[in-house]
This record gives sequence, structure tokens and C-alpha cells, in this order.
Amino acid sequence: MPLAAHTRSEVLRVGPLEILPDEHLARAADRALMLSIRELRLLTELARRADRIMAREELFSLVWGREMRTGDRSVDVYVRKLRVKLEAALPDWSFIHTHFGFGYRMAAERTQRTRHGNERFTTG
Amino acid sequence: MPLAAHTRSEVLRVGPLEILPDEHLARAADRALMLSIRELRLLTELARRADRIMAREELFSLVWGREMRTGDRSVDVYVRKLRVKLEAALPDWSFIHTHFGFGYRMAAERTQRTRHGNERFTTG
DNA sequence: GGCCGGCGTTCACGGCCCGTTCACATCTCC
DNA sequence: GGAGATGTGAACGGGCCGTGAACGCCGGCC
Repeated sequence: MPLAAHTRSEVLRVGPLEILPDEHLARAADRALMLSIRELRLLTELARRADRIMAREELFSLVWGREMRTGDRSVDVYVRKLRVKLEAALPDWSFIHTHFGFGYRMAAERTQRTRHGNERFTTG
Repeated sequence: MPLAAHTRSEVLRVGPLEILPDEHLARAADRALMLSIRELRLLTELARRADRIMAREELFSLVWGREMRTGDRSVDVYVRKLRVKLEAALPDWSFIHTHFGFGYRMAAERTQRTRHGNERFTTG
């Protein structure tokens, strides 16, 4: 496999989620998700670094291609949009996890509602 | 199955839709669709790459056999014509899905009307 | 030839999607 | 409780796309 593996037909898998950046397409359970360009790019960059906490600034510069202004909420807004669509497609899963004060982390986790209703264990 | 499968008696199936390019024929529920040459060619090229997003430029060059001029809306107009005829033949299905800023994607999906009338996440 | 209808192309209008930003609500941590 | 971070809904403007229709071309028919 070449170094620049994502130059051609890259396929990202995060749990039941499948992302094909070169096809501008993301699939969940064999259904295509209807994502806008920004949404797909953000999802792609998150998925490329799954299980890692990504700072807002890092995400922004990867997706928007420029430095993030302090106070810019674009990342938050698009995380929200992705969460809504992912929740609709895969109600039993959660993918984008907030790390207070740092940023977000992509990881497929079942939304097992325990009697404590507590799913946190990841800390920063 | 031979590599150049569509050189002879190619049969494309997309959900309940059946396309026989060599016979200049498309069938839905055992009924032949009345399609013009252009319509059939566009439908064929879309069906050959089902589940993949095809850029307008790519579609145009495949169907029209020349480069697309910027701003040319021919693909859109013919997508519309196909949608009308497919909708008439198979009201419960949708086949040609718009991907904003890129082009179109062929995939058979049921048009499940929720109580909110919102089909966005089903790609429909 | 003249009429007619289907087809392909092009245009224009309008609706809606998308990206951006703001305002307010809610949450986290101390 | 309080300050700051994050969640969430919505407004707004630009531009992409849906849509109807006009126009010319061509072949069929009388």
C-alpha cells in the first residue's frame, strides 16, 4: 500500500459507518447519508483520526483550509449537524464525543442506556 | 461474467427497474418505459454506476460524447424528465438522488413518507 | 407541400439548500 | 453559584437546482 493511501479510493470505517471521501459519499447500513460538502469533509477528517481527540483549531484548519478565528463556532455547528444525521441513520450508535475544553473525538459506541444513564469514561 | 459485460445483451437492474441498453428498452414492473434515446442513455449510464455519485461533467461526456460547457443545464433537464417518468411508473420509489454541488446518484430507495414528510436522512 | 407531434436544446424564474453567523439555552468544572 | 464552554435553533444571503416553457429541427402522415 502506498504512503499516500487516501489519494485513491480511500475507505474509512468507524463501526457501522463507511466513508468514501473520493466518492463524496458516506454510508450507514448500506444507505447513503445525505451530507453537504462541509459535513462530509468534517466527518472524513474526524474518521481519519478516529479514537483521537482533535482540537477545534486542528479540525477547522483541516476542513476549512485556513486558521480558525477565536470564538468561531463553525465546528460546533457542523458537529451538531452530523450528530443529527448520524442519529437518524443509526439511532443505537453515537460517534462524535465532546471533550470539554479540547475538542471532539470520533468513535463508534453503542448508546447503551444503563440504569445510571452514564456513558462517560473517556476523560481528556 | 466477462469483463466487457455490456458489449452484448447487457442487463442492468436497480431495484424494481430493469434496463436493457442493447434493446433500447427499460422496464418497470413488466411495463416498458417510453424513453427517448437521450433519456435511455442517461438512465443507462447512471445505472451502470449505481450507488456512486456522478458529476454532471462525467455524465454529460458519457451521454453526449463531448465536453460539457460550464453552465449547461442539459443533465438537469434530462434528470427531471427521467424522474417524471420513473415516478409515474413506480410511485413508491425514487431513483435519482441529487448531491448538491456535485451531481447525481442512482439508487433504488422507497419513498417512505414519515409523518413529518421528511425524507432527508433516508436519501430519498 | 402543409400540418403535426416528438425530441433536443436553451432560457428564465423561483424555490430551496448550504454555509455562515448570531442569540440564547444548557452544561461543565471550580 | 458563577464563568466559560458547548448545545441548539434560527435568520440571512448567495448560489445551486427544480421546473415550466419557448424554440427550432426532423420525420410521419394526410
